[in-house]
Amino acid sequence: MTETPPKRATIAAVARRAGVSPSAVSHVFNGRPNVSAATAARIRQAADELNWRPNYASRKVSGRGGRSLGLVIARASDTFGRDPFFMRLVAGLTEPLAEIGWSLSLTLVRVDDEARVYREWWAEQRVDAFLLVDVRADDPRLDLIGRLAAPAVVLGAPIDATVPAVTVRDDAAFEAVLAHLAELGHRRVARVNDAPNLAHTRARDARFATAAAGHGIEPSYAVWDAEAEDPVADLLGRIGPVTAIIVDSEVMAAEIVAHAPEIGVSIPERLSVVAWEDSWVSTLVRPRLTALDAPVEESARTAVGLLERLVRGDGVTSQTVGGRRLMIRDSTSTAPSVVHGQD
Amino acid sequence: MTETPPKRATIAAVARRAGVSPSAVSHVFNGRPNVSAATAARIRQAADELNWRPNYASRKVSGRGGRSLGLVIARASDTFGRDPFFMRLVAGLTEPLAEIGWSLSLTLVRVDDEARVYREWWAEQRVDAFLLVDVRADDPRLDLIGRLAAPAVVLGAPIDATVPAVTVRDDAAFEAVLAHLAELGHRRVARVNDAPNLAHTRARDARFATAAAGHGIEPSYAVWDAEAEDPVADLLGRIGPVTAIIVDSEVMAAEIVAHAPEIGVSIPERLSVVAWEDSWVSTLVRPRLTALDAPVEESARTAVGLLERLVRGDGVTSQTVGGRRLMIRDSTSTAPSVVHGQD
DNA sequence: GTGAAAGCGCTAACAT
DNA sequence: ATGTTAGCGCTTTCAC
Repeated sequence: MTETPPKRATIAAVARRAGVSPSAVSHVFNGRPNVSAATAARIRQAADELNWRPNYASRKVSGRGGRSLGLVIARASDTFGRDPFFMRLVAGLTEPLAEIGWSLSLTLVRVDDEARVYREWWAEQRVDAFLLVDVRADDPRLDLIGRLAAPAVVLGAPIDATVPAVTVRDDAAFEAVLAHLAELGHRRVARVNDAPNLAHTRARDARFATAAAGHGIEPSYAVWDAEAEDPVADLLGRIGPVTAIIVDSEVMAAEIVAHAPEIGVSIPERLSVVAWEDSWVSTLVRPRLTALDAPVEESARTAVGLLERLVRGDGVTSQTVGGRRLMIRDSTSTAPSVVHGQD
Repeated sequence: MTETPPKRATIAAVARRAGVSPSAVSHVFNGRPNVSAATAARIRQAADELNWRPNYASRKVSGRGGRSLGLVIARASDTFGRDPFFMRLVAGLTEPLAEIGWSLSLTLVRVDDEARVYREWWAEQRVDAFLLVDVRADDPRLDLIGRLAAPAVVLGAPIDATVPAVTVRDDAAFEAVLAHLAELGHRRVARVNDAPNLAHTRARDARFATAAAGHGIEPSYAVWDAEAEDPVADLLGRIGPVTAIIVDSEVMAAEIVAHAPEIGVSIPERLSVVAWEDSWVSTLVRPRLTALDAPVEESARTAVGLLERLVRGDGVTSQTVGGRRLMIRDSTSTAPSVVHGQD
């Protein structure tokens, strides 16, 4: 299997072949200007012929900071697997990273292993920066990152002083959703989420309350219990006399929409459903989900931009990216008058 | 932002602190036996106090082969994003990799960039092995990998002489599906796939034909055209007088099941649908999909095992992993007698 | 059982 | 514009 001794060319070999010194080769491959065009060309050709590229590891050892982004996801593999968001994220990260010659190191961990992995990856210098997702309230990672002095950016959580963040503008979104629902006659709306400990949850709750007030809507809150025997029935049994719900993920919303009719709640006739994320899943179920699309790709690109400046030592500040778009589909309609008359 | 000069400890610092030489430290961290238990303990403690771990890059430079697996996926980000298989794969890879101290480098590329990325990652020694997925018929990567002499294993494609593969046993699965369908009275069944150029497609077609013959079922074939204005209508218009279809992915199947009734084909009354993959998507649509679950996690673990032996230079042979399980749900039922009487 | 020293492939001063 | 040289942090003979 390993018949050919996999001896890979070295910079010395390339130099020899091009009739120059190793440093000349190095200069060329690091865009330094002190090499004549002619020699540069010879060098590049020699490198091509030998199929040589600067060894990534050696490069790192000799000072030139590496190019690897660490993404450590602390989710059980099933909740990870059910969330199309991560696919969008990985896909969105991939292109801007490739543009700057970085690669992505990805892993899944249990929460109690999280800190260890961050430490190890950083100590071993496997990665040169981190992207933090699923930031929880009082997330210990913020502190950890600070102590490690590792470059990092937070994705999708409220801005924190120590670690720059990329967030999606939410306010207009709530405004749009509640305007839509108010127009349809809804007066009682619940917001349901499945991760009450995530950092953005409180902020969203607050914005929801504000926007609701502006439209004469009475807000309420409910938490999705994935452990329940029948999570949808469980939830529906707890949300009270609302005529619409805003659900924090489109997958949850899809489950609700698919299952609710089977337990006597027709959608959207009895209950309107809005999903706070959008993906191909939204149009897979019937009725198709009215959903808010988030600019995941743009967030990813912005994050990579921040990261790059961060490792270069440039000053960097948190950024927010373009708003969400409300995709009105079939899971929302006029409020049932029965309940409507209740307020 | 970078207030603390991020000077990380070196092996020398650890050695000094433990009152030994650098090589002693190295020995301890490489499990070499020539260090007394007492000194080893002191060394480990010193390392802990300094939060030191052997620098990954330096280690690689000094010969000790690295620990990074490259996964290069040549799909448009939307088809990547819609396929829960990849999430399962990544999740399944993550744990066995962590166990042997490897990390996963993941990227998405356009097909025409594929070869370049493999070459670069290998030449730069960013990765130390590759996992090949979505292997196409006459896939140029097999040849490329051979020329690079890079350790690699193929996932989910027929066994090739040069690169060891992990495949899922399929034969029993077709047998099970066709038995199920035959029992329900189906005599004409179509297999539909969306990637006719994938290496496993032909093999599956063949097995399908064999199994069908064994059950007196007339097999036919159709290709899903994602570019069509209405792919479901398009497909249904082309499949001919079949009463059941076996669809190569559960996402495609889900779309069919969701959309078919809207264009006058009720499922399963008029058409039974079997999905050749399973995931949470299968139970999201109504009717829930009868589907074949594949042991993705087991495949991933097996692949990692092969890889590890491969980089160690051990001999390695292709392996097949446990069969698929047929999850009978609601998208299959008795064949409509109208069409049934046709054969 | 422990340490000295050479070397891995590259980059970066510093000559020339 | 090009070459020389000294590291980078680690592993690994090979002495002690």
